[in-house]
Amino acid sequence: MTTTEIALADAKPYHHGDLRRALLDAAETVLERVGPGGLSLRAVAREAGVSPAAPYHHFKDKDELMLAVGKMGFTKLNVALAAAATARSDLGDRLSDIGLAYVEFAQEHPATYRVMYDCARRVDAMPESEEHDKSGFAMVKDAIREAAGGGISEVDAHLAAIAAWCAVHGLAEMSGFAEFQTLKAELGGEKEFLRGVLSHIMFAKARHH
Amino acid sequence: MTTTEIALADAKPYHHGDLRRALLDAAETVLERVGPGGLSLRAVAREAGVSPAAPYHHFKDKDELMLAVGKMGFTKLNVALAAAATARSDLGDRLSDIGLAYVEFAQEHPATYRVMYDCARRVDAMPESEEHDKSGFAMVKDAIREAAGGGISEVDAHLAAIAAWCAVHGLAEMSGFAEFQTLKAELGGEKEFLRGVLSHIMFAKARHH
DNA sequence: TGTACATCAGTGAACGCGCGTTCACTGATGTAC
DNA sequence: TGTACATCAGTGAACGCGCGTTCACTGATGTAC
Repeated sequence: MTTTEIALADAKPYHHGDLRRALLDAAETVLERVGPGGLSLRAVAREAGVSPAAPYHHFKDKDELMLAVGKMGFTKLNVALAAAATARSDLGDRLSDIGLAYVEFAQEHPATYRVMYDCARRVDAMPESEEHDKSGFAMVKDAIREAAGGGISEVDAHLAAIAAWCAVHGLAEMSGFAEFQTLKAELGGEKEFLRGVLSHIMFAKARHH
Repeated sequence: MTTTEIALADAKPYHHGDLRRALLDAAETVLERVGPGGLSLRAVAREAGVSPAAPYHHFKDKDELMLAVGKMGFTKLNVALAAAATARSDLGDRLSDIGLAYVEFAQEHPATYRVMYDCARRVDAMPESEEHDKSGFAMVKDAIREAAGGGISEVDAHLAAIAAWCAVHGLAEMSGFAEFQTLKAELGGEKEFLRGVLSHIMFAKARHH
């Protein structure tokens, strides 16, 4: 048995291996359990099975951990969006799929989603966020330009993309509201409801040329 | 000098008079100072110039205070929307004005706005919120139906109103993002930017019949 | 291949803090007679 | 109009708690020779 094998067999080696990653995962778990705002560094360490001082070897302070959680969230979101964007070739379908994937991501990780936007609000502290953000945002903007077939100004394409982004963000945050329950039942389910609202969001114009 | 006059003249009478109201006002002040999530009952009492135990004569616990703050916020928002809705008679203008008033309210009270939606998310705890909500929401829905001139189904009108609501909510939360700074400058100001995005939100279709 | 040692990544005890809430209290108010 | 007293709306001290962060420490790792 090599020391590595011992380390793997042992329930708790002294050194963790990849605590930084483990802490981020733990943070997401705790976050979804206690909600945004309820997250504490100590709870994250506890969840990761580590002493309360351990995280300080990987993050300057709690704030830096939160920022990292937000950044990781945006990365994951972008992966999900990119996957949705390549599934169907029709332009309208593509936009609708992106919107749906966006909302579903937010529904599956509601607390993380809130933290992501709390981070995004303090942009100066999230230098790389633009990079991730843009790939999703630019996707929509390009599609809008494509749909308009050159008949739209740069500013208007930008504004339309922002409007669409805002609408999808709003839907992501409000889709759980109890007021929509009866309408959802009427339409036959959550997904049908989401597609229905998405079809009224501006970029849906692209679908009907 | 009557006792009332003495009470008014005295810097700090033993009884406050309308502490409940004062606590709600104080909560809003503190909220905007420390951000949502940072608000404590003790800070509210401090702001109101009262002992930490005093609020318990008016609210069961911190949660009940927060709920009351959220409810008050929705009431104020609705007053602002109603005012905006009566300023101009043209349908498109009216919808645009409502949207602008909504966003400006959120910009002026960002922390309160977050708390409002945190409350709204737990509808069961906010029985009357619907009442307030609807008046604003119904305003938009009616206008959409009016704009379509009967050529829209009840479900579609509902979905379109939800889409518009989501978009305005999203704009309210994201309008402060640094990414939009250059576009704002390009368009000549904050208000022009907001009107620009609003013009791409679905209900703007109503404007161009 | 073996050993000395610097560096790294953990531990766990301790700190001071502000929090929500409770408690016995007290001063002011208003009502019954 | 005056007085006794129940009720109301405050006080301030105290509680136990979990938090973020620091500290001196120690066990494990990896590198130079």
